Amino acid sequence: MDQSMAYWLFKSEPQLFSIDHLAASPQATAAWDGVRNYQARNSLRDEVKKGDIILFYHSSCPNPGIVGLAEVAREAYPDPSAWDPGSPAYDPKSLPQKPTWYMVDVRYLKHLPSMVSLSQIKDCPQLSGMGVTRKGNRLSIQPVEPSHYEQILQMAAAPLESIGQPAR
DNA sequence: GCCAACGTTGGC
DNA sequence: GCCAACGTTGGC
Repeated sequence: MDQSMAYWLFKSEPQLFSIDHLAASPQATAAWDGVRNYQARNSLRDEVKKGDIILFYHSSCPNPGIVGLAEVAREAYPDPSAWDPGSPAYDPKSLPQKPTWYMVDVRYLKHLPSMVSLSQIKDCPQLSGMGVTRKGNRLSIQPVEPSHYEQILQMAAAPLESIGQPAR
């Protein structure tokens, strides 16, 4: 495996753009536009690399949590929605000659066998360091430790609900 | 819909 | 540069 491979958690409101929307996109690939936070922008522009793995997180919904995996298909390039007056993410201070905001392309990989909910993440001691467990954290692009990534995958393969249930 | 936790803006 | 006001995020 590529030693430089990194893991990220990307938040999206499923009402606006769910993992199913991504899976249904042409080539299962879409631009991750609309990020308007400088810290998230810095990660997108400077650190998110092609081939990095993305944990797709559904936020602001009845059951928030990690629902699937995606990968970075294209590294940072200017986000044109910043200079589209019709876009909710329009930012008149960002000029095409000197873009303020960047986006990457992401490609759908798969749904997790079962989603790992925020409550499961909070209940898991090994995941106590994850940014998403911190109250008030609004960062929509977050780095994920490899050990946390592995833990998430384990939990997705063996959901809490199945523990203690007879095998079948 | 409520509200806590931020981040941004703008007056001074 | 300080800080109050305001806007946004996002869980509940």
